[in-house]
Amino acid sequence: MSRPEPPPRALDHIQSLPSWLAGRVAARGRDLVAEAIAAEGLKLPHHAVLAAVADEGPMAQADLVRRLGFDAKDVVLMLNHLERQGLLVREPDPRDRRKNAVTLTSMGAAVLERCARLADEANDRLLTSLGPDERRTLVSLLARVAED
Amino acid sequence: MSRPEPPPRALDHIQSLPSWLAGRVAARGRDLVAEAIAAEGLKLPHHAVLAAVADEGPMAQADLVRRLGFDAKDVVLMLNHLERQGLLVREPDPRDRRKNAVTLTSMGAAVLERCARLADEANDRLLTSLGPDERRTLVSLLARVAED
DNA sequence: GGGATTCATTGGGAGGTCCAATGGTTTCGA
DNA sequence: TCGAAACCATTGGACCTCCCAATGAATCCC
Repeated sequence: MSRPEPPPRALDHIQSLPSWLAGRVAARGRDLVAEAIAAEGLKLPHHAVLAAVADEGPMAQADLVRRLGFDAKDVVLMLNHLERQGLLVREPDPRDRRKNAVTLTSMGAAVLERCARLADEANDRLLTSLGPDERRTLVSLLARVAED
Repeated sequence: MSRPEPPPRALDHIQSLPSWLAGRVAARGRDLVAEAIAAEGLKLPHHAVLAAVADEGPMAQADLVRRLGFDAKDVVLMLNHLERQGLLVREPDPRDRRKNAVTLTSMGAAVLERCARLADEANDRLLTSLGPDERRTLVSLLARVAED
């Protein structure tokens, strides 16, 4: 007779939930991208800050806070770092002396471009086990779940 | 004439990467499940510990560490918490006095069952915008990416 | 003109993840 | 058989991320 073998199932069940799987994929993707752009001296949120500044020209730090949803304190620290690296500059805004006008330098633009490529390559590595159609499907489904 | 409007594209590009989208979905799923099982006084890793103990009977803490990939220190703290709540017990293993035999209590089994249901419901809320087929597709794709 | 709001900055706290060291115990080979 | 090596649970602490509160300067709006 076979034993009942009731079920080692509770943990398997948790680990097959969408929330758990998404967490695993996100952690792996995070690590891959972080490792890739570390070659340019950036961490993930720094990359996002650089991209936002590149897109929306000279902008105040409060605009960055709103656009990215980051904490104001952390934005200050990241800008300190990025400014020390020469990737952007903070200048007083003559129209509103409370604000700093944050602008990308040409060096910042170059680093951003290289980081974009590195991040793409890291995502390719993340999805190696999926074909092109499957990748598009995954991105589409994730986007719909994420946008709620 | 239309302006050139070169591109506010760098940030959009980052935020449409699979790694970014998975991060958003994972964060939302994490919050939903965490909020759900908080009703039972558990956090996410505590839930996993409870499930592992339920599955693999009386087990040593080192086995939990290996099975879950958690840090030994954190397992100690979680077990302290779970034992204080009466959800499991630590007893000396007579076969190896270095080990603690960790066993679920009936109260722990009951809490685990309720948490499993709560976690399922939270995942349903996470995926409200997807149909049944799409949910299966998403889980399948995530599982393949996660298992590498 | 003056109160409320916004801005950048600073300080600090909560939670999660990880590594190192300790004392007690077992294992296994010389 | 006995001693070195490995394993066990526990403790302490470092680091990072995310979040909130308070400050002083500047602006807005009534």
